[in-house]
Amino acid sequence: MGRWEPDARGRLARAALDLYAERGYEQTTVADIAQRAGVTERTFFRHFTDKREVLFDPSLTLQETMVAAIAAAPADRTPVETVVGALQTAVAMLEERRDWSRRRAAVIAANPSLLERELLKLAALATAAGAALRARGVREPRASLAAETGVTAFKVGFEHWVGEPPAQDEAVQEPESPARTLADHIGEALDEIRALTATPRPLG
Amino acid sequence: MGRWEPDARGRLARAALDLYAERGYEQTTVADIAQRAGVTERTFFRHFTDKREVLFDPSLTLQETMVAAIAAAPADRTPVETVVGALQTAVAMLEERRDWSRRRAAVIAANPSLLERELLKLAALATAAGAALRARGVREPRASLAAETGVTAFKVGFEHWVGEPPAQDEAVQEPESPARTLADHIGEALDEIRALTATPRPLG
DNA sequence: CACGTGATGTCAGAGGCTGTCATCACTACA
DNA sequence: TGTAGTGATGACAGCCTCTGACATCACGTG
Repeated sequence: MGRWEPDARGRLARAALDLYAERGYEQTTVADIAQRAGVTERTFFRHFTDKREVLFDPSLTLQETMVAAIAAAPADRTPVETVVGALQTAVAMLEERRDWSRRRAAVIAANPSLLERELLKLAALATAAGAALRARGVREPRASLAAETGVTAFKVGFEHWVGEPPAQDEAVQEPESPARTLADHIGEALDEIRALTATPRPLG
Repeated sequence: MGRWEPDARGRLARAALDLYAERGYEQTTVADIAQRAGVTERTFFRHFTDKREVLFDPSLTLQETMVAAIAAAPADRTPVETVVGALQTAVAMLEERRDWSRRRAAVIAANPSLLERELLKLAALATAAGAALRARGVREPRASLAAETGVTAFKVGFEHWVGEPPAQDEAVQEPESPARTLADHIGEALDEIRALTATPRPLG
């Protein structure tokens, strides 16, 4: 399994994020990334289908974890709660990579081209969640809409979590105000959505 | 204003949709489209920023109409109702182009690359709706979430409208079952979302 | 009928991405 | 010990998307 330098894929992903952050996505060529990673341009395209995809490596794992969690969820939950709970579980892998998430989010926000890809990943997540709900007997259009709503909560919660100022020194923080986790933010986003749509219609 | 053959932009857009439908998006080169439209490849890129954008020409108009309708909406409406109502107004331009919408939807559904662009347009629509709500005094995160929810209703409603079997011969249809308009579908989608999130939490 | 204004044509080139074949590191097995 | 197999990588060649720069053409204006 080991060849020349191990983990070419990881080196490429790190080099790409670094370069995108340093000089911008469009100003970075795939040849630049490959060179910094010590491989050929051709090798980059063997590991990642795209110049964009290199930023979205963990997304498939996230999706698979979520689907598994939906399948394993207790049966007495609302579809939306099932999806959100599964996402809160799956998101554990991101909690450990907050700095990476933050840098990545900054790069994506600066490039419509990358934003596009992120939206596609979120849509795929919603599609997968919908399918997983249907496999549990939830019917259309309930399954799809619950999936969309759950993913919206994830999206909003993730944005808040990433946007929150980083804990500079955990020891200096007041110990009785624990940092809000990503899972917390997702739960709060769902509450906001609930409050919003629960608003009674004022006139007609 | 008139030059060589008029409406090069329109010819390009029609040629592109035809070719994408005939032989597929990836199998069509920009040179092919330009040739069928009777112009140069370079001219294509003067009218459209890229090979995908040629399918999304009316999206900006739709967005502007929606924003104007939000600004002009009666003050006694819920944010979500404001957005959905504005979209129902803006969507009039699509009602007249159902065949075009259907063909376009089929092409987009067949190409992740195009789906990506569509998602970006929907995200832009939601962003614009959120800004328009904020201009009316709606605060965050209510504005953004209402915008997202409204656009979701639009998306789902549009999909149903496009997926509905086309009225083969209007005269043969039973006159007392009028075809459901796109606006109808959008309204129904909103109702579905309401019903979904209004579901009481079963356990704790 | 000269001139300005836009839209178009022409050309050159960078960069993304793919197919193809050779090469290399490592493993398994004789 | 060496020999064949396997999988990742390198080395080209080439198509296509997209852009910049400059020339050209149609049309309106004076």
